[in-house]
Amino acid sequence: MPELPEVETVRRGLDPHLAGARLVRVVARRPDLRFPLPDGFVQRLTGARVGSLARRAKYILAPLDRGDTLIIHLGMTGRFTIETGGEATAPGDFALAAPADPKHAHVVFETDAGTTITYFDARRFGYMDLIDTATLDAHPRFRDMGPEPLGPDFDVDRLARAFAGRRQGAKTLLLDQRVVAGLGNIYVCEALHRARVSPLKPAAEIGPRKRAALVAAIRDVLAAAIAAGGSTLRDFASADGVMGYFQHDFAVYGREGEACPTPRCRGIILRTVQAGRSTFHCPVCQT
DNA sequence: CCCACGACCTGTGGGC
DNA sequence: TGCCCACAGGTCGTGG
Repeated sequence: MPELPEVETVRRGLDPHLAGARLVRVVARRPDLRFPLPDGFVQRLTGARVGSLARRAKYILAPLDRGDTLIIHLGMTGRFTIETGGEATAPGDFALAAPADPKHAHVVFETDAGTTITYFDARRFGYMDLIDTATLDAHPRFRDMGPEPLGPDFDVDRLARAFAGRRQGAKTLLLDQRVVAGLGNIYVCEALHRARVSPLKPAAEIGPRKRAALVAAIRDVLAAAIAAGGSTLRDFASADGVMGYFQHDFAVYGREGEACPTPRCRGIILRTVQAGRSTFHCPVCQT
């Protein structure tokens, strides 16, 4: 689920419960997620006060008052629940689309406000680490990372340099976090469609107008998704209170065989596979 | 350096 | 209904 907009939504949901709070109890119910939890994970967190949560690409950053920052990557299936004594809620409303299975509750944080925040991750592609805050940007995980797509450093010049001389298809290159940090499979398909750029087109062959359109489309698609609650799957409670979800409306993602939504375009959305992942695009208006 | 592919892990949905 | 296979939103390491 989580690409940049979903991670941002989760960050916003967690921040009111963690920023300024002290962690009074931390439980790691297993020694590893995708990677082993760092040495002394529980001890280094217990008793620490958390600062304002930030985000870099698809990572949530929780700075501690001890010089470390807790970094959290949600992988494919990472999610949180928040219990404040009453009902359990979930930041990023996609997170409770299906009930969280207690057997995948891997890390639990309790704050001095009496709030319990639990990390669930069925596939365990997510991970957490503790990194020295002062040298965070130089850490191997972040050192080579490209600009934030919604920040000032991501612009047409930057994209032109990243695309220069590259034979790789536009889509797989945009998924490279060194080019731009935070795009994932869904929103890259959506941005390419909005910019009318073929995902298969070798990056070096994309002209300046299309590059400019791509920069704008990437920003628009991500900003719109954040505004919509970051949701690919969104909870709602129907009149009888039963939780359910609906699929967010994408222009091309998941729409193989459907009519292209571009006005006056007669194309049919095609599914292909690039670098082992599904690509959806319109072969008529995306060139 | 560039690029593609398999691996990691579990759940789910579609087809038969 | 039940079973099996294909596929899933993300990286990471390897090897051509």
